[in-house]
Amino acid sequence: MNLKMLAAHLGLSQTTVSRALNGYPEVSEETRKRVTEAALRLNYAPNARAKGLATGRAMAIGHVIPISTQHEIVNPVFGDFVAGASEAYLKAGYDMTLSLTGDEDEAENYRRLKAKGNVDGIILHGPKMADGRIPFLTGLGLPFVVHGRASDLDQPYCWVDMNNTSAFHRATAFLLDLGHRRIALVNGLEFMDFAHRRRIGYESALRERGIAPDPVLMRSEEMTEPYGYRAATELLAHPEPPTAFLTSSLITALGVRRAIHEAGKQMGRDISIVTHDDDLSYLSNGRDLPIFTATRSSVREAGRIAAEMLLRHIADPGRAPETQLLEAQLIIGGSTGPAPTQH
Amino acid sequence: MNLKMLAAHLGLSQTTVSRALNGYPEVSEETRKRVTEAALRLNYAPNARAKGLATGRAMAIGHVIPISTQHEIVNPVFGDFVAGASEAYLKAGYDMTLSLTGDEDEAENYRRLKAKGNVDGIILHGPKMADGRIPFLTGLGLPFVVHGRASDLDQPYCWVDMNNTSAFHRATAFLLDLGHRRIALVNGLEFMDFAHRRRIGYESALRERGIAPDPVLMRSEEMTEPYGYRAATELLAHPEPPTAFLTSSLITALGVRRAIHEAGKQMGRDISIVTHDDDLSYLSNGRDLPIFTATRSSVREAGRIAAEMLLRHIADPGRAPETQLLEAQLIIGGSTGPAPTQH
DNA sequence: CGAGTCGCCCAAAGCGCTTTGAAGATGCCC
DNA sequence: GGGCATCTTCAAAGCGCTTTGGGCGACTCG
Repeated sequence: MNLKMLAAHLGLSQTTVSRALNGYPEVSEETRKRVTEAALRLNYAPNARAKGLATGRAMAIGHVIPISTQHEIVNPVFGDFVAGASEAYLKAGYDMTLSLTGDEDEAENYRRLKAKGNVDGIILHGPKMADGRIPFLTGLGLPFVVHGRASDLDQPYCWVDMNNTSAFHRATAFLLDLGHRRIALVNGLEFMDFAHRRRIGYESALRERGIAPDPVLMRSEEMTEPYGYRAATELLAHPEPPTAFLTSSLITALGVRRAIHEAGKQMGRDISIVTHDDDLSYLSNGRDLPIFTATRSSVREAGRIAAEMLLRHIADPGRAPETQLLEAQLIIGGSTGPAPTQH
Repeated sequence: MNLKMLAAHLGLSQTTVSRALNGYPEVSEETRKRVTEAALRLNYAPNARAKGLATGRAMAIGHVIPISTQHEIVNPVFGDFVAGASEAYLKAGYDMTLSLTGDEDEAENYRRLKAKGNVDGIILHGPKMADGRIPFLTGLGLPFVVHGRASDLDQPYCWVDMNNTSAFHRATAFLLDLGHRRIALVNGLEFMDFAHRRRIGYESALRERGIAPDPVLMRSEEMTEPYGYRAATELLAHPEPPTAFLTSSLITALGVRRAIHEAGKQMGRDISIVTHDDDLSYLSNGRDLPIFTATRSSVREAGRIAAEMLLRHIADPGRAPETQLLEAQLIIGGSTGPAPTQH
């Protein structure tokens, strides 16, 4: 069933049918009704490719997901982000296309994406500190929004980010207030922008209280459970072990918790943990009684906001770059307590 | 830069340029070379929409992800599955488009997907026991592959599935061999096909040893950490508590472990756990020294296999439905041990 | 009552590609 | 040298839609 057939069926021209379906005013309400009803009945839906060709708009957004080539790890955050974004796309009638790429032939990838013309804009995930993709995309003239930022870049561009620095600053200050002085940072890979910013927040909070950050207490790796376990096990075996851990993800925090248990300590009494919590749907930290004290920021909401921002910029290409900084909530759970008094 | 411009630039017709680029034999090697080089230099890439219109193939696969409407949970398995599938798509030059949908207007959704014509085939996720989508899609005539199966359906269709029944049968038998008699099943939602099959495997293993499955020991919910914690806490407080847990996901197992610790028991000595492990990249159970004894099956590989199967069926639509059953490995980790002797 | 206005509808061009049917150029044979 | 096959290239139609530039009645107004 296509436009031509539908028009023939109704005894109307393609023009009229097309206009009726797309809400143009040049068609009487009566015919519009007749047309829409027939379309529904014969379940006609316009061919997206043909429509795209004719209008020049693809009605689709591309998400480019980097797969860290070393470890081939898919960011667990991604499912929820995409779920949030798709709420916005659904409302606006946009589709979503995915490209998982390693970081090899980046530039060529994006150029192709544009030339092929099946997306009107893209969302960039996992920016590094000086991410070359951003200037490249700016030059390409394809609207884009970054989930995260790139610290080392000056030029303006659209982004949606969580305030990583302030979140980790507050988390660190919170632990300091509880009397902790040896606070370990079990961070993500620090060439990733978010992880870098988290360290900045952590260090600045320490310095404000006159504590020099101790390199021994700082780890940086891909955020897995075994990493948290390993890091915590090693740190707890140190002659001057930390009394608190600050971790970059709930998953890593679970590893740290395991190490604490195994060391015969109790979480929240002997050793405290504060983690960042992306509020993933399947990895809940508990709504009313959170397991971990955490800086919480919904990545799903970030997805929705980023998608809406991108759609705005596609609709109005002249628009000035827009940015949005989301603040994380500090949520008190059972994993923190006053630093044990040394005796 | 489009075909017309490129052809003009080269002083050739569009026909010749198109043929040169698509490897048709009617063009001399010399011109082909001239054309491909110019295309590369001017970074020309054919417009995918126009190409699709002309060829009738979209060169894209749709993934339809159900979002469980009650809890709005995105299946954590999904990122890895998609990563595996995209390996296959990348090789074959296919794109991937995503639709996240609730389960409301399913049929309409699929019909639209086909009418819009921007996918050549689809992959179905999360089948229920009697999944109406499968007969519907068969009727639609759009090639599809199901990740999982629908027990209550007889008709033939393409699927890739893990052998859930045999995996949970083996896991249960393994615990029985260790002397456990009270084995709890902390399962996923049992209207989902995979969870149903897992229970079948669990129950049959018990019956084979003359043990009647005890409804008290069986739970079925969305597989989150807090669910595992809650279920285990309650079960451990029972007058006749289980000595072993069988859980449907690593995440749930983490919750169970937390409950065990909190009850002052030791995992692997007082209480055993066997879990299913989808081998997610970010949630590793440990390669060499697995934390949990687990039935392991890589969901990423399942994604690759499903994608390859779908591509075969798109290339050759007459092909008979194909199925593939993957066997999980039983991997021994530190979470299991002989049942504590009652005294 | 004729000119102008408005409401409704249509034919046809064009989006960028593939593909069919045909034509010009070249080389071979008799 | 004419006929024929072979190689290489081309013009044009068509994929399914939108959109431009009218056209045709019916209605209003002076």
